[in-house]
Amino acid sequence: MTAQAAGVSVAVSTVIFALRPSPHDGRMTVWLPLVRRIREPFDGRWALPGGPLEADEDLAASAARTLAETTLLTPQYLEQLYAFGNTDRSPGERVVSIVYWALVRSDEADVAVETENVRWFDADSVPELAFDHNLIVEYALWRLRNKLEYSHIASAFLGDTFTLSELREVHEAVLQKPLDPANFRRQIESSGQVVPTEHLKTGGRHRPARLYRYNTAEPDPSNGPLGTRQPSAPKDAS
Amino acid sequence: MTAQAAGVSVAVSTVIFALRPSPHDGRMTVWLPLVRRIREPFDGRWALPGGPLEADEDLAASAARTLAETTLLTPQYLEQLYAFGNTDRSPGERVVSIVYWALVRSDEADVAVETENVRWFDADSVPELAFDHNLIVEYALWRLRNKLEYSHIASAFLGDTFTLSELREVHEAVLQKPLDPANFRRQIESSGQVVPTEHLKTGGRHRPARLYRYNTAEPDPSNGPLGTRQPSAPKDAS
DNA sequence: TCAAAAGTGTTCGGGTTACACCCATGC
DNA sequence: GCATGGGTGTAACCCGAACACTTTTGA
Repeated sequence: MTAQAAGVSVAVSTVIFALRPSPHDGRMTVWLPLVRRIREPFDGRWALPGGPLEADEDLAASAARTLAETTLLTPQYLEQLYAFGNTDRSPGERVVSIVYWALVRSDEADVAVETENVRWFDADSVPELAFDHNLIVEYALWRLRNKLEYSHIASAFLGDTFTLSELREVHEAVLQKPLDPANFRRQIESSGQVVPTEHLKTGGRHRPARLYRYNTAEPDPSNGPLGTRQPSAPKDAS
Repeated sequence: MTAQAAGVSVAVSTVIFALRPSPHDGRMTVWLPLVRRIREPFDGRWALPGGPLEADEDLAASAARTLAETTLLTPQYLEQLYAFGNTDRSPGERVVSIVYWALVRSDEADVAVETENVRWFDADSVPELAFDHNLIVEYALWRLRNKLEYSHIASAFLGDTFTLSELREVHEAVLQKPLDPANFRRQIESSGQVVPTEHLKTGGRHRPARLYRYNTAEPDPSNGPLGTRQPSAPKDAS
């Protein structure tokens, strides 16, 4: 912990989203894990997982590392959210936080153990957090809901294959409103974002549903020239 | 500048956009000012204006300051673009660059003097730049063109009042395609982004055009909970 | 046979696009 | 008058919302 006298230190934090059933009505809602701070400032407060940026690791790699260290999760999707660097955001020190946001599959989120210092919170009712983390969570949630409507990120909450009902359930959980199954089907199918597989999902007390797969041939243009940075994929910045 | 041994240093750079007539056909196109580096690494190469982040200034303030110091410009619009922090982006040192993008009025861009070390370039044909700045410019240009279609930023290129033809000219210059005057008028008017004034603009050899004003009552929702950060009042940088 | 979800068809209305047409000014 | 851009009208088209309807399974 070599404090850089009179300098600016850099930290990387991540807002991790997963879908979990609400304890009340059982409907799927957006949740995120927070960690309890164990030192000043804001000792005892809940905060986003993160830590100082190591000199020899990329930003996204730092996000993936600190995220895994505290929550044992490996995200399906990881993207930079924003850099927060106001002078007054951390009492007594100057910290610029590069914040990422991540999506993890629901089944993996269940594996993530809750401890004394790690707990899942409903994204729409988080307590008062350390630093400016409430604003960060709010912004990340806005980006998630916004980006869901023009991108493919919904499939990051699911496994390799999924039914259109499962995909629709993700959209409904994130957007917090019911969607017409018929129109949703046509929108998704015509977008080319997913492609049907040979298999069906049976077991429900109804007609089996076709399983779809994420279409890797149709790239996500939503990040422009930057593409979508994956956690550990080494890349060149040509 | 004392190098922080084994640490990560933070810099702030800005991609500044203005519309200028092309020297060839006279049509308006997107231009940006670059500064020539006068030390290693990349000595002699063109680069984005910027500099190290001071410990007592906010990120946007740093962007506005370094931008003014090198180009004498004061932007109408300033927004964070992205944080670039790959380990290999600057040879020999670890620099995280918080990059902003800015829009300046065309008439103000004309005031900006060109010197031996400051020059305007057509945004679509910049030379090979220092660091990863080519990627940054490409991304900023993508954001500009993208955001023009769902935001009000076009008026940042113009003065307080403007005709719809002038506003359309901005859109055409940025998007590089002609727009139907009739449909453009209706789209803009129905969006509530601008509001008509009492005044007309005469002088052309045709019917006078009504002057419009940016509608401050209709806030731009395009940045969500963060709002649009304006270059905060110049806190004395000594 | 029935319930429930999968999947298809069809109508309706708002918004965009293309383009014809009139208006007001300078020369 | 005439050229030029300002400004209005309108029909065609596209796309999403709403919803009726058929299909296929488990029980």
